[in-house]
Amino acid sequence: MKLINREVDYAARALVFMARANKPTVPVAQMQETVGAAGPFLRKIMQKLHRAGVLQAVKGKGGGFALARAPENIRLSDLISALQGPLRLNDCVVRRKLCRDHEACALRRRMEGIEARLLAEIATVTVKDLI
Amino acid sequence: MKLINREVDYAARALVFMARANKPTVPVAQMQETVGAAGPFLRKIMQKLHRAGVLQAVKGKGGGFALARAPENIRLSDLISALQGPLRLNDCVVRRKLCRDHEACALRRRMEGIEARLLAEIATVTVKDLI
DNA sequence: ATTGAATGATACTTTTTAGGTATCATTCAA
DNA sequence: TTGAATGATACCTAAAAAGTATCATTCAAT
Repeated sequence: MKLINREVDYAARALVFMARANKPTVPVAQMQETVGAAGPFLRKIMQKLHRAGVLQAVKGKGGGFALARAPENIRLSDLISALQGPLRLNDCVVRRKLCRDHEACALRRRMEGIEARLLAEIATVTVKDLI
Repeated sequence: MKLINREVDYAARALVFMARANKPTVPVAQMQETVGAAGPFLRKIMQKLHRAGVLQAVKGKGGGFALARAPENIRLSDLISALQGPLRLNDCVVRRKLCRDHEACALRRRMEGIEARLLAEIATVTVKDLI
């Protein structure tokens, strides 16, 4: 698992675009060029963020997406968890129920602390910071 | 790119096994069962670590691999860079020469700082810590 | 009502990467 | 000379990421 995959990258740009647009809603068709993603793909990303509560959505003519909260309250970690699921630095075999020995667990324990601190750092980056 | 993929996981266990074995060299055939990786795959991993200078190798009968340095001087970051190449938290489109806008760069800059601190943390974990 | 612009949901395909195998060459101790 | 070991490398397979396609639903404007 990559920490920041392309979906998150596109999402970050799209949200920055929306924050700047200063309009009640922005349709995907208006952001796709700036974001650099194909329309259908970007739509799928926006839909996931809507389900995760990061965006509001308005259907029908004149509709589009809007930030559900102020830019400073949307964190990079929100995007990552919505689009990539939980962070796992060590895709250790433990989690696959295959690992029986102790070494891997020692590694996992070390990684868990590192992972927690990384997550905390990522939670300090907001959409506002990227504008 | 995962931070710790299976190669690194296997490598960590193999090196711990070697550190414990307390023998001049350990052939792959003797570690594969404990490590839990198939022989040829594990050999390939060991060969990469040898090329990276993490291991010594002795060919021929009675040969095998040995740690090139003391366990406390082999860092998790050594394994990661030998087996996965440079760390990239943000596989940003910038690096693919596709990104032209500023938002992604803001994201990249933020990530670079986080990345550096993560790397520093990973460099504090050594094989000795995992024994 | 009808139309067209928008999202909702979801199935499908393609591309890339990770994971793993196979094979032959080389070295070296017994 | 043999067999146990690594060196190098080509190849294959499986899984995940990235992207496309399609149809349903909603809603403002006419």
